[in-house]
Amino acid sequence: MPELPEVETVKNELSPLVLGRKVTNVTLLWEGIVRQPSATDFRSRLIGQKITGINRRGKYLLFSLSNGGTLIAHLKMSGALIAGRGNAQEVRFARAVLYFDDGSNVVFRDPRKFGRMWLVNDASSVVGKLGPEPLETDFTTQVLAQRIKGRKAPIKALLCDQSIVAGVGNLYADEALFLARIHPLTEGGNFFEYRLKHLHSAIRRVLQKGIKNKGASIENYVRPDGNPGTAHLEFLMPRKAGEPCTRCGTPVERITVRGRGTYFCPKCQV
DNA sequence: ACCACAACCTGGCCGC
DNA sequence: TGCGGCCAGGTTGTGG
Repeated sequence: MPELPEVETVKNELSPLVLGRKVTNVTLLWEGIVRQPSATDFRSRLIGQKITGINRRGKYLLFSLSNGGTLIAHLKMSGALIAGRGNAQEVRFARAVLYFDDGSNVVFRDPRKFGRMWLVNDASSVVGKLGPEPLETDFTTQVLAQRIKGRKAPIKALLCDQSIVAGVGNLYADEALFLARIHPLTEGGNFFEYRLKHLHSAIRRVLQKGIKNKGASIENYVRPDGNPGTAHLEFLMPRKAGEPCTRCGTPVERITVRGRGTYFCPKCQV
């Protein structure tokens, strides 16, 4: 399921293919993928626009358009953007296709229909409430401390809260907590400073490692060229109860935090 | 303000 | 082999 490293990889690998390209046609095979505006307006306003920039904010992809607007895409759990040529509509689970002036296209593939797109004049109407970017230099231990201060929810839930820090999801939250040796149910606002420092650096390290490995390919995530990433092969925390902890060998446990499968080592994480 | 949980979806896995 | 039930999780909306 695409989190920050996966979306960053999509951005990086899509950039050279679509930057400067003009949209010549848009096919919506499932109109529900368009969140805003109407499907009809989405098509008519997007066709003819040139892609002038690609950015990522949290787990959102933002395509700047020549008219000043922004095309925003969120892959949610099972989405992928796949670049190609020719019979794009035959791609299994294709929900939308963007055609470009050089004969190429990008398919929004999404088996579970959770993914969404927006076409807006002001991107902040969609991404405005996101917390800081964890890999930017302004995301400091102090910023993290300030944002979780006084919070009673389990730290795992807070890490997955996009308004506290943008881009961390279920998998990388588990990885970061394991690296920082913090139990996922630890009360969020109840940290000693040195533990917060560990957590802060762990968040950045697991995300950077994820990007280096071009994302984790579990569920349906693939890169724009159709190939998987390799980050899941280097996950420190096995995503199966009873598997040995990669650090101490103790069988890892699975609990549910906020309805999400959460894996941790009962010996390493306290 | 904060917290918790259901709903949205459907392919794939598990057990019978 | 086939079938039914259930699991996966990012975000939104609702209710406490």
